Amino acid sequence: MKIKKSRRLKANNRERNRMHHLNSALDALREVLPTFPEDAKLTKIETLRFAHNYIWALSETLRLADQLHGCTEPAMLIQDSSSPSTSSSWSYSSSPSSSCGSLSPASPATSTSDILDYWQPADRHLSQQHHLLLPASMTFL
DNA sequence: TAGGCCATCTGGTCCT
DNA sequence: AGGACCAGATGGCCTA
Repeated sequence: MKIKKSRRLKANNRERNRMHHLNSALDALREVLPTFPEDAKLTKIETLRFAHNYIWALSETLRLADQLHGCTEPAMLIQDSSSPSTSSSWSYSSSPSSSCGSLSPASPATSTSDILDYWQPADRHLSQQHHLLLPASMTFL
């Protein structure tokens, strides 16, 4: 019985450490995600969903950069968090006078319906728009 | 006060 | 056998 208990306590310790490592990784992920306000702390689920979306936005920007070849306007992908995260909630923004404004990004959504759900606007911290602003140097690689 | 988020404990399962 | 991983249960804290 005593052995069983000490084994359980050891297991508890390992589990605690494992979760701490998981949380550290989540914190590291939070640090590289742009939030507004900057000190707003995303919950775990928000962090994962936003990271998923953010990665999509970055890769989408690279794709647009390829299409735009030669365009010199800065590019900005904007997510309107006041609406569900479907393709219509994302827009590609650039100067009105530019020919770069006519393209629309593909949706981050795939065939699975749960992926349509990455970003829930009910969020406490990020009530307005999230601007994923990419520097021109990066946009036109 | 209800609901959301979180940390921790726990037992089960899988892997080495 | 022991460790890693996972999911359910529980209780504390915070906010609307």
